[in-house]
Amino acid sequence: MNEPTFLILTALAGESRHGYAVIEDVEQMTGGRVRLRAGTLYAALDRLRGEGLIEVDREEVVQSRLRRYYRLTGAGEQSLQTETDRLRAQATIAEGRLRARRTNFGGATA
Amino acid sequence: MNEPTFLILTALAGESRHGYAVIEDVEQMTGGRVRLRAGTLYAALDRLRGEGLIEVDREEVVQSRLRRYYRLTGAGEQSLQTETDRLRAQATIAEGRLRARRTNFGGATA
DNA sequence: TGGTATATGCCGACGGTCGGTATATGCTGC
DNA sequence: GCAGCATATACCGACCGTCGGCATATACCA
Repeated sequence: MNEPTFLILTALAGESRHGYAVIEDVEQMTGGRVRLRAGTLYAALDRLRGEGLIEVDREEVVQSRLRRYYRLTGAGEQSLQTETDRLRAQATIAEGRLRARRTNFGGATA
Repeated sequence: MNEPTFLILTALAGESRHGYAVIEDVEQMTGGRVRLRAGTLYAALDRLRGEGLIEVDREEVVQSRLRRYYRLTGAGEQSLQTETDRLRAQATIAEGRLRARRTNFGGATA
């Protein structure tokens, strides 16, 4: 799973959100680092819907503008959990190796 | 940074490795989940070398076969550390939201 | 002799993201 | 009044990284 996809799923894990709200939540979540492109978002939303990881929660019209809210499905929740575990496991391995490196070579500026 | 790239960098963080050894290390590291394709690996190795994140450590000939060993550069090490921190941060956010979900809806089978 | 493992490398195909554009409305500043 | 920006959805071509297959070559085992 790619980063944008993971972030979209995470955004929807918090609560039902419409597309634009996902963009904003991801931006905030990543400290401004990731601002999803509209093309990326809506393509991913369609794909995720096709995969059954998310579904349409409801539609609202606010100030004459449509808002389509999406929510995580059970499969989506499980998928996000699996992915999260993987991320953590990989981070732990990488961190361990980086730490070992510094122990062996860090102090000596070899 | 995509997953294969991250895993390659992690493999080289442990010690200098030649291409095929990277494939094996990544496979072991991910519990057999990820077996890098040769195409993916060597393309990534070239790209990473171009970006200055890795460099050729040495070349050996073992049983008439060339082995080109790669190692992480300082920039590569830093890049891996940054990426690792990001992974961990994202995992933490996702985990928090998943936990909150279960607290709110998990017990009720709503 | 054929199959697998080691080892590097090229190539076309594909999927997901990027960047731009279209459409439409409301708000703010000049 | 109108330009510019934020909101909001959606399509499109371009691009990049990965996939999957193939080529090359040697060693080992059945």
